[in-house]
Amino acid sequence: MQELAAVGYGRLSIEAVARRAGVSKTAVYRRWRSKLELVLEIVSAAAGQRFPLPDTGDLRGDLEMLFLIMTRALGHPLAAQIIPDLLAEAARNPQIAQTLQGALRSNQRDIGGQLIGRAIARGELGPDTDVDVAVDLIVGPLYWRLAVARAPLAVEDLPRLAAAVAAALEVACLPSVPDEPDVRLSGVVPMADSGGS
Amino acid sequence: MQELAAVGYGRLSIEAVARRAGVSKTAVYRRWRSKLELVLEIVSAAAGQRFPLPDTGDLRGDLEMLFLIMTRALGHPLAAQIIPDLLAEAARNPQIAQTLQGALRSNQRDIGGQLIGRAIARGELGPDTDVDVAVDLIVGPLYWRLAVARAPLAVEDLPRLAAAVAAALEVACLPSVPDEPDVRLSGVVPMADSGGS
DNA sequence: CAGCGACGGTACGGTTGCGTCCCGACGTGT
DNA sequence: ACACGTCGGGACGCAACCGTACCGTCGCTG
Repeated sequence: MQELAAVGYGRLSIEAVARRAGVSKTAVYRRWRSKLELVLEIVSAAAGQRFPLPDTGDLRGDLEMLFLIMTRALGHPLAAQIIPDLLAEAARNPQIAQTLQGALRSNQRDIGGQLIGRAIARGELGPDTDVDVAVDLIVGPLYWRLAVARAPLAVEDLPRLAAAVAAALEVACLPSVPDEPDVRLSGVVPMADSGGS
Repeated sequence: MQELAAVGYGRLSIEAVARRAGVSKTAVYRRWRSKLELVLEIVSAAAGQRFPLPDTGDLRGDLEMLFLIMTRALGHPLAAQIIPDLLAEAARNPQIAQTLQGALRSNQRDIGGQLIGRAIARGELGPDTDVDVAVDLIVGPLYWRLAVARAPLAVEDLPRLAAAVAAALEVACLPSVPDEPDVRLSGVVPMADSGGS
């Protein structure tokens, strides 16, 4: 994993892995037939761990807890380096895409489903919330911040972020957004209101 | 750019570029001294274009417009392939990081600053909004959706997303979020106000 | 037309990585 | 002690790529 983080999947070579591990290529080839298999295995092993998300009692608390976990996970330099790399590679390599799908995203959908399911049961969200959109709103900002922009995020900012995302989720699960006809390209709108329900 | 999208930065070779372009390596080496210079130049050329974001009159409209532009940009298969790749590579290569910083992120901060500045001027957001957090909330979900999860996003979903993000921004710019004891976000749908103060 | 400078292409040595072959080391059973 | 199977390591042939040296071509200019 260190080698993968250091040079990326594209430049990863069996020789370098063996070198870094202090063994010879043969030892590596005896266990994995190709670098794809090797990477798929360590990714599955590392990212496939499912963990339960504790129920804190309300949506904001759950979000804050999830953000804390994500911050810790993406705070690891190895993860912050490897995950975006593999996600980019997944667009090229269906095998990697499938493995990541099975390891990361289904896990996220799982947790997102739990989180949203609880919120719906509590009445915090509408019953017909789109899980996909909800996952986008939940993991998008934090992923962008930590993995893409690579800016640090203080733990004391998490409550604010959780509150903001909770508000977004509440709005996103409303049945429809009625106003805004097709005048968005025509310039100034007299700004009737910002919150017509 | 096609070669870059096809094999990624790590595996990009001058020979392959020359082959795909139908010229010889020498012709390439005469113009760029290394593959890094080549990539930096095409990235600057492609992503450095600044464009003004039209003022639609309210925050949600501005967001929707921005989302429409981003959807188009990230909808290009080349961009959707190259941008995550380079962002992952930027974590390894300071030169790429710096160029991307100058091209993509400062642009985003610029646009985000415009958008938020207008919203503050309109009274839709509080005056001490953190631009960084706001940018996270704005671009995070859409980037995740289009570039990471690579799921399609229908244009008719943009208004809903814009409304959700606007709600998140309104909450995020509140001065402070007193956590645990109160549950005011739990059941209430906070559509009543459009301005913080 | 001759000379000149810019340009593009081919060919070359050197490096790196791949995948495989063969050999020695080690532990085990007879 | 000896045969045997397993394991790891060094070495090999092969292919891709790097960066450069050399050479032919083209267009301009005197």
